[in-house]
Amino acid sequence: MPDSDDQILPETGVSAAKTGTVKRRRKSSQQRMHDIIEAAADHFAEVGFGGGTRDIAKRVGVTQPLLYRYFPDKDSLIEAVYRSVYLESWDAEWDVGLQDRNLPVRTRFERFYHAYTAANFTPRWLRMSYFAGLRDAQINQWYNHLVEELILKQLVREHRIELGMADDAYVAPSELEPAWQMHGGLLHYGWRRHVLNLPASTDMTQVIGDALDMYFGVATSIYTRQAQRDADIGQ
Amino acid sequence: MPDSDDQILPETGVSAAKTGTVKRRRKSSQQRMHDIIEAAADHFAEVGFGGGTRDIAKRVGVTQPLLYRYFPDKDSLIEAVYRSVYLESWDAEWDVGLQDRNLPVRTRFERFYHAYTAANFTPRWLRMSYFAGLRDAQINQWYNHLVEELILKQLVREHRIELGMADDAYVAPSELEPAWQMHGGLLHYGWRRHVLNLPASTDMTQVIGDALDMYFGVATSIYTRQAQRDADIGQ
DNA sequence: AATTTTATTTATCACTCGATCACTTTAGCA
DNA sequence: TGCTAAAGTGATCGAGTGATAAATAAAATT
Repeated sequence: MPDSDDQILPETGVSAAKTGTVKRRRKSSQQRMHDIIEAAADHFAEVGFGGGTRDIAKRVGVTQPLLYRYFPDKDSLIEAVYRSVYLESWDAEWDVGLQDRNLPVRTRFERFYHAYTAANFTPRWLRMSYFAGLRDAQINQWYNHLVEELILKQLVREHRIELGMADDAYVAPSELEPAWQMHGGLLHYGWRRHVLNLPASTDMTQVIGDALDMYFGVATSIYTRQAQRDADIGQ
Repeated sequence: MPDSDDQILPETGVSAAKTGTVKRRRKSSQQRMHDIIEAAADHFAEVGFGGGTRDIAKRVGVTQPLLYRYFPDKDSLIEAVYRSVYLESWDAEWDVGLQDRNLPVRTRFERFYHAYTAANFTPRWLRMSYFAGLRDAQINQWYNHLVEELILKQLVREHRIELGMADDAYVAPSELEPAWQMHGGLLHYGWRRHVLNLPASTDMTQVIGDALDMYFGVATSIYTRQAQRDADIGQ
């Protein structure tokens, strides 16, 4: 028996209930595909990847078998959701800003983290990320690699340059770890705020400011410590 | 049809396959209960709370309906798992160590975090925590409150005292946030290491040391900043 | 206007899930 | 030893799952 009480509402055109006959509007394949991925992302972010395909279809306003015209199976849909969410999560302009040596490193990264958290610290993105990490470490490993390359190593390199140290592309793990400590601390703020729904007791400007203060407070000695180690080995 | 190919092996006593008849050893209600919770914790930590009761029963070596003699439904089992995991995760002795003013605050918290991470930074505990937070924010909110009261506020209070500042029991949100930043950074290390399975590039001693350095580097100015705000309001 | 194409639905299948009940087997006690 | 309470099993139910195939309806093409 079809869901009788809970009528599916296809996005009817303006001339919908004129005659009582429900006119079904079709969407282009591209548009529908996009809608499905979007609905799936929302749903998976809420309940995890165990969420049902029927619920997703209901969000879109179509029947469940239609999903299988766009994706061969559920795993493919999940993969498409991954791709969509992660592609949207990185703004190419951020790269530029991080390398703008007209501004102090501190200012650059303060601005960057404002933009980064404003864009990504949402229940949807955060929950999805954690669900994804728990379900399949690989996808999240890949994203962590991206963070490491695009943000954290940049931070170390640009900061070293600003301090007048030798411009070395290589960033040692022991130098990366404090950067991760800062980044991870911010992420955990997102977890508390948007996953655990704890109230915001401090505004984002101060949270980011403190996190950067904590990093820059130790960074210099970290670099020199590592440089000393390198020198010891070199000798 | 009962699982024919995949025979369930009840933990047979020593006199097991003597006659060919499988002798089933019984366990005390308490012991069995404990085994079930343990198996459930392992299983839920691996696949999430959507994990099947049949898989849990298989881990224990019993049939699935037996679980329902010990728990009225799956939610009750999950609750028991919560309780078990979280009770095991806090060692009462840690409280004592944190308040031992014979040692510098820095030393106390360094030792504490070594013990804390050694006990809790396991795939099981970490995965369970994140699964729990995503499934039901409440339980994790409660645990976060515990962390805040038992660890982070202690850190601020004891540090302020060591610095010779006024002994005030109240810890402002803006003072707590940097402590969370440190704690969250460590937690995210656990996430990367034991959930994402990224290799350990740095040893725990240095990770904890750096995290504490980062905190203590800014802590003093945070306290005075807050004290100044309080004074401004008081006037 | 007729025809082809394709987005969409209806109906359904095989399977897994949590949960229940009647039955069997073991352990402890009289 | 025999009886009883309780531990444990086997069979099964109803609801939900991902997935498939055939039928239908709207758009595109001719």
